[in-house]
Amino acid sequence: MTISDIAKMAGVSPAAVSRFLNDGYVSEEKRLKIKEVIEKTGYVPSRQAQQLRTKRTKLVGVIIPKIDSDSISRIVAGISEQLSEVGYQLLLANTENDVEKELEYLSTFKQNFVDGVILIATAITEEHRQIIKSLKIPVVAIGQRADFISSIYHNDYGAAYAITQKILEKGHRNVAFIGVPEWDVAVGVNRLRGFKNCLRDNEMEFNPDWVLTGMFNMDNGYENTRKLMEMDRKPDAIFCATDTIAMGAVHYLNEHKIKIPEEVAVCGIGNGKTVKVIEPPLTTADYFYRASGNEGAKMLLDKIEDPKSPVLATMLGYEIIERESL
Amino acid sequence: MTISDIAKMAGVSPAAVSRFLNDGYVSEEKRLKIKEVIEKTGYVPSRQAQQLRTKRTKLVGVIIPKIDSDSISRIVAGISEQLSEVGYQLLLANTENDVEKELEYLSTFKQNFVDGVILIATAITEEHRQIIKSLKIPVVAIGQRADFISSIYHNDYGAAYAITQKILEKGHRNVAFIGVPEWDVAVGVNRLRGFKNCLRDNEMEFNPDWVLTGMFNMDNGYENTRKLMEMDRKPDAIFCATDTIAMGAVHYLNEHKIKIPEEVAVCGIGNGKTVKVIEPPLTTADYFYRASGNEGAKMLLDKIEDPKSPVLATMLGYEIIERESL
DNA sequence: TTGTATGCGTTATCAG
DNA sequence: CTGATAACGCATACAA
Repeated sequence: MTISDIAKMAGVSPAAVSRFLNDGYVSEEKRLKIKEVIEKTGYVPSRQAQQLRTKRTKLVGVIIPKIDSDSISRIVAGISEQLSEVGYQLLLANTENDVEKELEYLSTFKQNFVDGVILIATAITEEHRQIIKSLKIPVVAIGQRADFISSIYHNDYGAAYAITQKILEKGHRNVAFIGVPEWDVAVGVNRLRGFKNCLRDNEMEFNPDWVLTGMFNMDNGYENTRKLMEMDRKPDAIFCATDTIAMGAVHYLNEHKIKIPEEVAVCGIGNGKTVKVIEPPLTTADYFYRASGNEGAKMLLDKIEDPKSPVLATMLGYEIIERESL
Repeated sequence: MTISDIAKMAGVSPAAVSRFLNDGYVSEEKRLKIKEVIEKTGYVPSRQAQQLRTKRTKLVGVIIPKIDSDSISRIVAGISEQLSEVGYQLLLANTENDVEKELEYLSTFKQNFVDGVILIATAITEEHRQIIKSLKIPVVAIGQRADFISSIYHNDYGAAYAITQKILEKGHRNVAFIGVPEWDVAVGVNRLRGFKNCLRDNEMEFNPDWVLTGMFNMDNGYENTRKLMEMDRKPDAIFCATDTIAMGAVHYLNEHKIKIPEEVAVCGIGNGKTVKVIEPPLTTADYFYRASGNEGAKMLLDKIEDPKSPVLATMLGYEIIERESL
């Protein structure tokens, strides 16, 4: 069933049908006839042919570091929501935290095979910059700030600062930090900076031995908490850079019957949906991930509409969620 | 940069280049020349044009009920792993538990816009059957058994039976069940049946008041546990049909200082990655979700290769994971 | 407002 | 083994 078949059946030219489907520049009379035939036959245009002609796929590639993450699934939900409203679909590429794969997928998308890319990256390196520059389609980053492409990111510094402030207000004086490596600027650098600066502004001691790093998983929290608890001088509060890490910390402390928050307080960032049901429920910061997905998608859509629209960098706020772990 | 450009530069016909790219039926001499030009130019064929010609998109649609689920993300990871190995890509459609949307997406995929569909459904209704029958592309179901399409599902009955047996072995005599509605055959019917039959086989009392249902979320576990604990006669163990539900149950019990498992034991199914870090760690059944994604993808790929290969129904096993909640 | 003709970039056919 | 050439299904410039 092609456009010509429909045209024949409706007694018009293929061009008329095409116009009917697109700009709608057809006389009322023919419009009715065409509409009728299309409805009767259930005709639906070939997307492939359209793509070949228009060079548009109505597909957006979304590159994510892992799929089994609370924050990422919320971002993706936000993107999906926004895209489906305007008939776009979403192609998911899971890199499993592998930078090579990330670059690879970015290249795959090079062949204007998708109309745009949303990159939920853990780092944006020089290599990323190179590849992205070579792409002919717009790219938007979520979660990390970038200067050469539009990005939507979170107030990592502010949230970390605010949480640290809360910790101090509760009377804790020996605060440790479990984070991630510095190649992740948002989490590894900015959150740590918020932590440090808050300590400094409160004229508190900053103990470098109490800053530990690892990966984005519970093991990191578990293992580094163990290290902290085995030190001669132990902290009385642990600020974890992500909720997942905090889950690991809480796990260790519970396992070793160390009372939270009496002996050691724990905080995270992200407000994942499981952190409110653990014992004790975790104090954390909500990041409005769904909204960042929404915004990111809108940004990309704008960029697709008008490729030379200016580069934007939007920062989203946060909200401190106080629970019993602090 | 088109295939003709390459042909011109290599001094051969476009057909030769096409053959080089596909079946490789080219003389050694030209092969070298073509290869050189392609490498030099970084040429990559237009996927759209290929699709128009071959009617194949190398895309697989994956319909999921929700994205922020541990089990589903593991299944998707398994699918993704398998597909990317053979150059296929995956199009994710999130239905957010909306049957209408599920049907809608199924229809979207009708226009051979993807080469196949993997349906991770919570229910397969008559309506599903209708639409799927009308599709010209293969469909594979994961998580639910279906007779008219290939499916890969879990031993829900067996796992539920085995867990119930464990509960009884631990000396619990008053076992409640928190599940989901019956329209989900795998979870709502089979797991409940495993539970019931195990009680019967052990000549234990089955109390219908202790069988409650709700949705696939923590609230279900929380609220129904509350109901159970407010009854005159309370159970001393709760078997939750999913880990997520169990998380809610544990949350309620902890909140009300009801000791697990001394006063009330709790079990789930699924072995989500968070259930081992809650307090106490949850006894559950592992379902090899990643493997089911793997298998499902393989099945679909086979079906795409040979559309008239027989309908398969594969059941995957389970493994009981004993932790402190029982 | 309408229809005709052309081309998008491939792959498949078929004669050489 | 090779190269013209004809589709694939659509959108658009252009002529009417």
